[in-house]
Amino acid sequence: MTDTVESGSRSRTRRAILDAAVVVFSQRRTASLGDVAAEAGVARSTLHRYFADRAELVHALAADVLVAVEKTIDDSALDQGTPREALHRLAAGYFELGPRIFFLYNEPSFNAPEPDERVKGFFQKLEASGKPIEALIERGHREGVFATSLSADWIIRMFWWMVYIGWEAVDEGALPRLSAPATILQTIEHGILAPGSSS
Amino acid sequence: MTDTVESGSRSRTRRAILDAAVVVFSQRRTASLGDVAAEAGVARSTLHRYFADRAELVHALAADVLVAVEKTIDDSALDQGTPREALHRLAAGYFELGPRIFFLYNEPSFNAPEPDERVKGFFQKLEASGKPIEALIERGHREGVFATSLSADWIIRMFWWMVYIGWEAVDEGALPRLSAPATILQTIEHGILAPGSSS
DNA sequence: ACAGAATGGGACAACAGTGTCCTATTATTA
DNA sequence: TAATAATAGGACACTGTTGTCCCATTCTGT
Repeated sequence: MTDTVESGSRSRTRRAILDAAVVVFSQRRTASLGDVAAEAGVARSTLHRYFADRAELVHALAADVLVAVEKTIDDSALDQGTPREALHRLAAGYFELGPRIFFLYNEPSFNAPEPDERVKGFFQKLEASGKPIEALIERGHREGVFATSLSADWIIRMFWWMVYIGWEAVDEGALPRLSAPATILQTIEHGILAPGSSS
Repeated sequence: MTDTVESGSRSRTRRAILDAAVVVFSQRRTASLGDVAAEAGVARSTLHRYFADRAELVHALAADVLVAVEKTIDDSALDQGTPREALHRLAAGYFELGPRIFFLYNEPSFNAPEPDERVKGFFQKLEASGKPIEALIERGHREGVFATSLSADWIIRMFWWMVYIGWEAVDEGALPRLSAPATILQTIEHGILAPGSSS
């Protein structure tokens, strides 16, 4: 990070491009850089002035995601309160990030069979940042709150996806935004069976 | 369907291409037709002899999916037994279809903002074929088996995704294939909380 | 008002993917 | 074996995207 202080307009333009990229890419993963520039209200040449090539833009987006996720995890204070309370905070935080996170699921270079070096590094950092979540699940396991028949890996995996599904449903208008968190958490915690239903 | 009986080799080549397409597209959604042809062990020109353009190939894949899904739903006899039993049969059937279904989630033209006419038609048919599932959920609601706080739409949505997530986990080696169905169904039905855990 | 920074708007070559077409070979079937 | 079907392999033009470059214009801070 040798960059000194950026001019106001430069950092604003940079942000506009990044935000536009999230919007465009989460709608259509194969969108061209021209589409991104148009969404940002910027000439394509300007975009290239900030991000030399497509990979660099995507990397910048990923880096953004990483800090957002880390902040969310940190703000969730997963080691405090009951595991369920902690999980609720985490879900709310993730949900609020919305497309900022979920565009990753749609970015081709992140699902490639043999990923780029930087992509690999990103996933390593992402996984590392998820340590507190693992700890939370294990705590829940020890305290008998989470089903021990479900591995921590599986629980984390399904948790991520459920938040994603909820967000997608809201995005499609199939689920009211305000009821989404409750729906998501009920599903994650209790599944779809009615409370009194004989197991 | 004016085609008379296809020669043996023709129908075999056709199948090889379709199967290869599923493999290749589910790995890398943006794969080229050349990749598909290579995977099928066929010249690209031959592929074009069977499917004039990319859209036609994708459409053929989708049609394949449709009959497979319809057959699975039909074989599941969703109106028989308890709702939970029916749901278990359905999950097993879906899971067995594996990538045959899930490649759809990765096909760009199926997630486009304003879909093609044929794609729209496909989704309509797919939704129509899902009527028995809706009926099943509603039956479960009436009988007090499924939580009425969760809409049928949401339950169906999350059900699909959960099967997908389970399949993906197996594909990545994160979940043993044999324990996948049980894990999926436990998660769908009861969520992640331990049975005795105070609600 | 002035100098430097930032941008718009294009031109350009390079490239990958697509769809079409043709010819030489190989399989298949009668 | 002869006739027909099917394929391989390549050439080809066309398209959309990409990354680079350049110049004129606009914006910004002093």
